[in-house]
Amino acid sequence: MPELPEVQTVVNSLLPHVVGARFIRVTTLRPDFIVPPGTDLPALLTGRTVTSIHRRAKRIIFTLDTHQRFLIHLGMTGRVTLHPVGSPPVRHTHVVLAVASPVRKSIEIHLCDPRRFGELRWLGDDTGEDGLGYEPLALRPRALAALLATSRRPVKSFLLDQAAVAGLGNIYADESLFAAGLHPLTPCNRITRDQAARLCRCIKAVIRKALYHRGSSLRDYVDAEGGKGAFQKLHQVYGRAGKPCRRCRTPIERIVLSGRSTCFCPKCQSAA
DNA sequence: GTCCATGTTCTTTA
DNA sequence: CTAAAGAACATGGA
Repeated sequence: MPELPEVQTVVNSLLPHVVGARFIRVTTLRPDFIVPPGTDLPALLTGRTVTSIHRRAKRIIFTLDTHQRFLIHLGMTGRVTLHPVGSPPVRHTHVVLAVASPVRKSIEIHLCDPRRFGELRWLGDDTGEDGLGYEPLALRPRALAALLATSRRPVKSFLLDQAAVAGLGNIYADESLFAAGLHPLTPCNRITRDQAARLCRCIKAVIRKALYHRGSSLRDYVDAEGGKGAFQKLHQVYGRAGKPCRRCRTPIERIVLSGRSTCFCPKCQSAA
C-alpha cells in the first residue's frame, strides 16, 4: 500500500482531525504490533495532545505536547482510518486511538494491517539518526549524481534503498525509471551526469503527479477518510507486463530484481 | 493447490 | 570484504 505519495496523502487527510486533539482512550488489540515490545502505549498516550504530524520517507510521525514522538509504518497492507467513536473495528485492526479536541467532535483512529508488516513504534525522546536517505522531493541533481557514482548496483536496487533515497518503493521506482528512460539494470556508476539530472527531475515529477492524484490504490490503500487514490490509472509500466508501452506500443517486460517484480519498456528504457 | 502482492530485515551465497 | 540473492515475516486475492 504505502509509498511516499500514499503515506503523505494519509498524513494530509489525518491532519485536520488529529492535530491539537488529545488521546482519551488507547486500545491495543494486538500488543505485538507495537514496538519496542512491552511498550505501554495507553499509559504513554492517554491525556497527551498531538502537536503535529508529518511524514518522513514512508513513516508517519506523531509529535506530542511532551515532545515525545511515535511513528506508524504501514508495511505492505497497513491502513490508518478515521471512524466515529465506538465503531466496531474491522478484522486485523490492531490499535484504536480515540482522540478528543476542544473544537472538533471526538474521533477514533483505527490501525489495521492484515499482513502485519507494519508497526507502531514508540520513539519517546529519541532524536537520533533515522538511517534514511534523501527525501525525493528535496533531492538535488548533484547529490544524486554523487551517490550514484559510488555504486555499481543496478539503479532500480539503488532507488529501493531507503538509506540512499527514502520514500520510493516498487511502483515509483519503476515509474521514475521509465520517465527517465533508464533501464532498471543500468549500473549506477555508468549513469552520466545528464542522466542523473534527468532522473532527479523525473523522480520529482512522478511523485508530484502521484501526490496530486492522492496515490495509487491497487488493493488495500485508502487515505484516512477511506478515499482511494487514482494514480494507478496513470501507471506507465508498473503492473503492465505484456501490455503495450503507452509511448511506443512495445510490450512491457517483467524481470525480477532485488526480489521484486520490475517492469520496463525495452525500447524506451535504453539497454543496460 | 499455485503464484503473486505498494516493505523491511536477516541470512546465505558468490 | 562486499554485494547480490534468498528467505523470512503473515494474509488474502486471482
